[in-house]
Amino acid sequence: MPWEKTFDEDKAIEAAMLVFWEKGYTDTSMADLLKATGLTKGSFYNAFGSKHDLFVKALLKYDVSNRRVVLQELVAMDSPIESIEAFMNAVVNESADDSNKKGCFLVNTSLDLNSHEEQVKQIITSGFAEVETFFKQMIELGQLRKDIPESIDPKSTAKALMGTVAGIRVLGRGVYDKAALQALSEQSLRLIH
Amino acid sequence: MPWEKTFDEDKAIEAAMLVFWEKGYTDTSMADLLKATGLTKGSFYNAFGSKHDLFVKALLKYDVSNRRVVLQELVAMDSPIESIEAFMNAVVNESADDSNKKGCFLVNTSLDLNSHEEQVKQIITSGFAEVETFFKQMIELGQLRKDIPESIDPKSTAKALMGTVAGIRVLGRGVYDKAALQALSEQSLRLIH
DNA sequence: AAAAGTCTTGACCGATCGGTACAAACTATG
DNA sequence: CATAGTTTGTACCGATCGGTCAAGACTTTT
Repeated sequence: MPWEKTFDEDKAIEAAMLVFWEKGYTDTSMADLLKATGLTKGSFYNAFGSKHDLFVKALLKYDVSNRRVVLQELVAMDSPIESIEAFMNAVVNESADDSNKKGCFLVNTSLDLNSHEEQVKQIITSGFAEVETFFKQMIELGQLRKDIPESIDPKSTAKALMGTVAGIRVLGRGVYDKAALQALSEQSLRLIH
Repeated sequence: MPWEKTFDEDKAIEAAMLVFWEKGYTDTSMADLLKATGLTKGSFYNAFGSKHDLFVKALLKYDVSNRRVVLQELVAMDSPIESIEAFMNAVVNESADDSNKKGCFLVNTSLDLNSHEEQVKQIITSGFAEVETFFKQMIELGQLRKDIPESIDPKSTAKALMGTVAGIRVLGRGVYDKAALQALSEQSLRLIH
């Protein structure tokens, strides 16, 4: 009896994600979202309920389709030290090559946590925690394989790398150029040598 | 013939600074600013012209009275390596001990650069550049005094420390606790040992 | 005390904010 | 082909946004 939607809900979330990512939650207006998704108000609220609900969906989509898939690919590599280096390279390249200077959606939102409720905070913190865990596991694996010195503490070094990633993401949004971000990345990798 | 203002303009800027710092430009409303400064609309616009003009004044005030004075004190210390460590400690403590989790006004704003014009961008970039220069000079001085190994490149290491500071500032806003921030700081200091 | 000039107050402005209501458009089922 | 069930488009909503303006309050000069 019903009537199929004439738009692709997933495409709409994707479009909204890009706007939220670039401009942040507050600076994105309903008009922006309607324009980006191509929807009219009726369809929008019928499908997503509210601006904030869609923001959560967009954040989750980013988390799954960007952060998570990248980590999965890297874990599957053969050398843990190369996994870490590849991750850093990816962050640097993504930061420097994006003409919109969007940075990382999670990092951007983490500076805005007060504007959101518990669900958003949890997406952010668990996303960060998983990156940190990735670093820690790669370091431990590297130590088993004698690629990384035993003298290094996996836990706190993982935190340091995580901090560097956040730093790259922030400074990459307009302050540092690619060479500077690369220097930053290379220096941080000295911590695991 | 005139009539002295009944309020302290500098106190008003200070009050506005705290609100902008905590909530960011867009999320701070005129109502917030009037409440914080105690002014009414007429006085506000008579004194400051616009919300954005006051934001610039607030950002400058932060830059001068927070970042700049801290650096000046640290440069005056006797040991360059201790200066760097003291700076890192200050950042960690400030981040962890602030119950409002405001972070650093410059770092927060740097993620929001698209919302502002050239003047704001320049305050941010030159503020960051001066911190980086501080690190570089301290490293060079430390090398002269044989406190820091010659093998370290002052320029890129300074960038790495700057990146760590940005990372601490971001993760300190709700994601990492004090112990984690300290770990992050300590690890980054391994770069100059 | 009158005049001149600045500051303060509060009413008011159009624009935009996110969100709602509802009728028209439409498709699948009986 | 009727009808039940959804989606869509649009008019509309109160609230809030940043900002203006004119009249009154006040202090200083003459």
